[in-house]
Parts: sequence; structure tokens; C-alpha cells
Amino acid sequence: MERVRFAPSPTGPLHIGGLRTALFNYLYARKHNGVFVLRVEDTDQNRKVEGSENYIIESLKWCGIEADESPVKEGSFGPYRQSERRETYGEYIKQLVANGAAYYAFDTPDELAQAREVAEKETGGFKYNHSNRMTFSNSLTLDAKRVDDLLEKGDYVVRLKVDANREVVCNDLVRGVVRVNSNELEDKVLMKKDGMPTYHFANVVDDHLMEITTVIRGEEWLPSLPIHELLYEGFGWDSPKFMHLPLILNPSGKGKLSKRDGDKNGYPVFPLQWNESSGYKEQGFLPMAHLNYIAQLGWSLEDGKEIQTLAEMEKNFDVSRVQKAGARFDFEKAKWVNKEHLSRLSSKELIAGQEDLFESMKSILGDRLEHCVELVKERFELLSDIEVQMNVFMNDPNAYDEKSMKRISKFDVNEIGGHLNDLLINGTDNLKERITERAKELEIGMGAFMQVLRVAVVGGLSGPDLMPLVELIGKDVTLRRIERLISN
RNA sequence: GGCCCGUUCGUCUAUCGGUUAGGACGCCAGGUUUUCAUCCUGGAAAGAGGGGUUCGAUUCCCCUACGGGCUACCA
Repeated sequence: MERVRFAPSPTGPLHIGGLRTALFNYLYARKHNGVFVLRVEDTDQNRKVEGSENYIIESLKWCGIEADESPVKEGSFGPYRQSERRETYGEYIKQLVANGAAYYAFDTPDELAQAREVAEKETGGFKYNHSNRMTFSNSLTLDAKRVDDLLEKGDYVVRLKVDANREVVCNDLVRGVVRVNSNELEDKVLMKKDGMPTYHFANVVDDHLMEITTVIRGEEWLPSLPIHELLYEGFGWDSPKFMHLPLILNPSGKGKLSKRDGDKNGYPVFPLQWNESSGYKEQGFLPMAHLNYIAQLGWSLEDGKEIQTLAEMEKNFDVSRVQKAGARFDFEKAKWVNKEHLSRLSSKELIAGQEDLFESMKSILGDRLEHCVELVKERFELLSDIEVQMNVFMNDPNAYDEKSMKRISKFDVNEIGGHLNDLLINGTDNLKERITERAKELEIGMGAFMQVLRVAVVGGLSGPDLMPLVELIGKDVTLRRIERLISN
């Protein structure tokens, strides 16, 4: 049975990259009839941001990709918050030291900073590893008595002992084999002075204990894969499969997609509102459409089909079709995907799915609601367009478009308005034919009638099909709008 | 700087040695529409560069260039 996990740290809102990682984990789990776990990696209490854990959970909920096991839905591998697993890490770190794969280190931050400064000047980089570990203050260099004393004081970290000059072979589901010489690696801190594990350690211990079979995460973790591999080895555990997802880049291609760039170029980077930043939900995206678009960044279908529902993605997901290279985010295409999803919904489905949005319209338009939606539906790109477009059915124009007024000013608006009034008195039946007839009689262009009527009804020269529109708002409203235009 | 990963139209991508290098977004033109949008048709637009391997390379290998990631007692 496949078990995968999404393991965000609650240091802020979930962003597009994180959501895509969550989505691919979810899709992988569903595709393989496996289990999708949400684990909160809150080992750095200093960076913890209030409300972000809840935000992450709510975001996944909005998207419809909730975890099977999580802090709010405990399975049998809990707790699902790393801050609640301290004792476990304590036990396992001892085991690793006993195995000879890790050691205690007592260097102070100052000493390390100094060593770093010197090393950077001389060689351009500092690494705490086999080459210099014997010059530092740790359980490899100090005698047993001294080590015990220092341990007693509790002022220590635990470091991974990386052997010199050996090849560490890693496997990645999208990139294949990645080899790295252990000399490039560092004796990474596994347990911090405060007794909390670092990412590397907690991650490996938890993935093992939670019986994770496939680790799917962002490419930024690829460089630390060898460290993780060595940890599994140090414990004598089998490592899971790994899949590193290509990064989502800023539209410019410069760097990982950032909130900064989103703000600058006017597109959201969060699923839901977070403080001042509005999310995809607030911008009027269908959760499924948003998911569909971000899935497309790094994954494609064999037949080139681009629009998929969540259910279809679950069925179609295929690891072997995941891209290697990072993909730039494109807000225009994201909107197009949303539009396609919207247009695939029938008016009935659309209304049913957006109860809040249609509630007040329903009370005004009653039975006509569905027909009204039908008429303007194809003009929706974002959910926010619904209110704008539906307005023609609800309210008389409160202003007239300047250009349009100029266009119709070449006609005798009063005269044409009078004729329209005259024709409408008898109702809206066969209105188009009757207008055509009248236009012919008067030797006035049909266009003049239609344009004047359009401006009267919608306030400008663009809008939905005019005749069905007049029919839907009815004779009286149309008459009133013509009157308003004339008296304007 | 070092290490790792990557590189097909402006962007997302197809191609798993032999194709007029295909699709989508966006853009442009035409058609439909009394208008706009939709829709339909057409168009411009790509294999980073250099070496190999091969009868034949976008595809396999190497080098260079460029891009990205990592380089914390952060994740």
C-alpha cells in the first residue's frame, strides 16, 4: 500500500508551489489507492506563524484534496505535528549515535562563525565535515569524561557523521540516478541545542515511522537527498522512493514564484485570503480550475488534453509524465483554464455550485434566473464576472458609455426611441421582425434601431444577444430604460 | 565560489533516432454575430552553441554557455 505525505511547515500561508506539491501527493495516493498524510513540520518554533497551520488545512479543504491522516484527522501513526513528537526523536537520535552514524558536538555559535569566516576567506566555503571535524569540540575529539560532563549540561547538538570520499547513490523518480561524493556533504546538525530535531532528521524518522513509501516534494530538496539517504543507511532502514518536483518559477523566469512578484504583477499566490493578500478563491477561481492549471505546470497528458476535473486528474496521473525543468507561472493561462471549467458547467450546475453568489439574484429574477445565466454564461472568465454580467438583468444602466453615446449621436435618438417605444407597447413578441419592418418603412438603417436599443438597455454598445435579453427583462423594464436614455 | 538539477515557439508542452517538429495560452488576420464576447478558419513563432556516436540526430554521449536550486543549531 502506497503512503505519501505532504509536509509543510507552518511558517506562513500555503503558496502555489506548496499546493502543487500537495496536489501531486494527493493524486499519487488516489491513483495508487494509497493514503495521503498531512504532517506539520513545526520543529522551528521561532519561525512558526500563528494561524498558518489552520490556513493550510482550510486551503486543502477548499481545493477538495483533504488528507486521509492529519493533525485534525488522526490515523494510527500520530501525532501528526512534529512538535508533539519530541520524545520519539530523542530515542532515535540515541540509536543513531550508538550506531556510530552520529556524534555530539559542543562548538558555540561564535566558534563556528569564526571558523566559517576563516574558511570562506581561504577556500570560499565552509563545511563541517570529515576534513575538519577533528579540529572542533565534539565527542570524537574530547575524552569520554569531558563529553559526559558537557552532555550533562545539555549544551550540545548532534551531527551526522559523514564518511570521507565515498559515493552516495540516490534515486529520483523523475531524474533517475543522482550520484554525489560524500566529501561534498556536511556533518549536518540533526538535533538542535533546544532538543528539537532539524528538518533532515525529523523528516527521515517520521517518514520511516509513518511508513511513507514515496516522498514527493519540491526540487529544492534534491541537494539534501544524499544526507537523507545516509540517515536511512545509518539506521539500517530501507529508504522510500523519492520524487522531486520541478519548481514553479516567476513569470520572468527569475527565481521561484514569489509573493513579491505576485504583488508586483497583480496575480495571487495563495489559495485563500491571507491578511492583505487575496487568494484564488477571492479572485473568482474555481478550486478545480486552479488545481488543473497548477497541475499543468510540470505534468501533461499524452493526448494533449489540458482541461481536467480533479476526478480525471486522479485517474490520469502518471509519474513518468512529470517534467524535469521548472515552469514559469502564467496568470493569463490560469484564467483561461478557469474560463474553460466555467463554460463546461451547465447554468444549472453553475447556480447550484455558487449558492451565495446567486442567492440575491434568485429572489429578484425567480424562474428567469437560469435563462439569464444561460444568456451571459459564455462571458464568464472569473466568478467575479458573474455579478458584473448579471447586472443587466437586475438594474437599469447607471451610466452610459461615452464612446457608445457618440456613436449613436449621429442618429435621431428621440425619434428612434419613440418608435421603439411604440413597437414595444404591444409586447416583445416578434420584436426583431417588427423593428425590421418599421426600419424599412422609415428608410432608417436597422443598425440605428439596434444600437439605440442596446445603449438604452445595457448602457453601451457591447453586450449579450439583444432580443433574448429584452425578452428576459420584459417589456416594462425595456420601456423604462428607453425612457431613461431619451431623457438623459 | 562550490555542488546538484535543468535547457523544444514569448509562455506551458508533445516527440521516447527517420515528423512539412504537433497542440494549448497569448498575439495578428479573416469569417460568423446589428455590437462586444463566444465560436470557426488561417497566420507569425522553437530544438542554446560546439564537438562526437550513427546511414540518419531535437532525441544518445561529452564540452561550453545560460537558467534554476542548495550551500543555517530554517524548512
